[in-house]
Amino acid sequence: MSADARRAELLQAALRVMSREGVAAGTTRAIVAEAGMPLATFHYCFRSRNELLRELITLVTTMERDAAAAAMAETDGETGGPGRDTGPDGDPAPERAGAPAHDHFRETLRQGLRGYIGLLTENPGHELFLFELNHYALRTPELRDLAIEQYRRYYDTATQLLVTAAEVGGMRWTVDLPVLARLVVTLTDGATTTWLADRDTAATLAALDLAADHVAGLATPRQPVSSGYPDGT
Amino acid sequence: MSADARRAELLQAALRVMSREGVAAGTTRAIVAEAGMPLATFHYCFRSRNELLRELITLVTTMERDAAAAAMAETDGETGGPGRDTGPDGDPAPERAGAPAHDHFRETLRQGLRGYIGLLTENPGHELFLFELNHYALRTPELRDLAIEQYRRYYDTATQLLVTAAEVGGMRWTVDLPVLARLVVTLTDGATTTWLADRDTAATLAALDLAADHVAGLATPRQPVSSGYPDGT
DNA sequence: GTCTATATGCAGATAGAC
DNA sequence: GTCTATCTGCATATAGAC
Repeated sequence: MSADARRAELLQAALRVMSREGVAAGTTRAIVAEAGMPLATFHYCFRSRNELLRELITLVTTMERDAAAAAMAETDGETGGPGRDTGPDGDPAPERAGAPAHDHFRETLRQGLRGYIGLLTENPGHELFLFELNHYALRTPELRDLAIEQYRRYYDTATQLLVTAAEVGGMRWTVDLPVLARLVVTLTDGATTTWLADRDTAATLAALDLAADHVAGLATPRQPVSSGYPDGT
Repeated sequence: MSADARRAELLQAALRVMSREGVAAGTTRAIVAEAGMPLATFHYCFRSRNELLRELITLVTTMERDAAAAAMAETDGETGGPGRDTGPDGDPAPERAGAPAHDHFRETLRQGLRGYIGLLTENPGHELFLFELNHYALRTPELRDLAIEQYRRYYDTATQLLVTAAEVGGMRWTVDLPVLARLVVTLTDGATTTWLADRDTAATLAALDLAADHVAGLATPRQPVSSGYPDGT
């Protein structure tokens, strides 16, 4: 087996064991045991444990970005079609019914956030691991740059999701996009830390639905309905 | 020196060293060194390191609650007075000027969140420590109950802050209070994790201001302005 | 009671046999 | 190249001298 292949194996093993038992439990011994390799192999492939952690942060942030891209591609396909976002629960009766386009847009944002919470509840250890990893990196001078980079990618991902959501929904954001992207990351981060503590999915979704309604209100139809073009006025 | 006094000293020492260098660096040796005590003293006062961590979680969550209560008392005193929340920055010209009471209420909420960010920027290690502690507790079966309790107290604190803010501002919340309290905790938690990573205070405040405007819009004057009492109609 | 000295175990990292 | 065996240091916890 090539050295590169074993590096990848060790990274996957580290990801598994640290998601399952925490970053602190991801010792070099635990990682090689998970990968079924002898201990000495570790230091063939990585100069140190921190070097593996550097690669691991890069790996997981890339994975997150790809997952978001995949989710986006899926959302694209649902436009105009029968869709699959007709959940049994939800709040089908909004207190003040706005334009249909706006309602649909709001629902899209809700579903996006709900989709993320679905990932979280499916694999809580993974999201907890991402926080542990980030916080460890923040405390470790030689890893600090990657902790910052990790969040820069989160903002990029949120920005792309927002842009795509607006395009697909025929909307235009009325607030500064970087600020909005940061708000979205703030909301998902906060929803994650709170859910991880009490595992109250219903409460988490209720709070996020409220936030999604707010965010939806920060967009306006790209082609305003009543103050428009030649035919209108 | 009494045993209780030394327990308290050790807890304070643990708080200092773990805020400064992280939970993982808060070994029994580091704690007693910080407190200027011999190592063996530790196990006079605590059965184990995890027992100290149990007490520590209780201590810090109580401190947070007290800090919030103090902040609330301060806000009470500012009502109608000259106040001190006339910052040099801020956004004095809202795009759509609502009722004066509503504008003032919105400003109160903004200032509340800005106050929290002030605490965060003054002592970043402390807030990072709170996350590390919670996540360690989540990974440790014998501490898990306290991780849950920690967030229960956060919700209680947020609820009381919201109730007080509404009372002082003469407003009434139009949404479910537990949901709103959870949203506030979500926002502060998310603002904290993002700020800790990139230390971008301006971006954090911009995102929170946006959120504060939203939350302010979820309250209505307790005594509606135009459908009122004897003198009105 | 108080602290020195130590028991026991596991961490990251390597030396050296094959 | 590959893996066994080991080096070195620090962790929690405790025994036992004073």
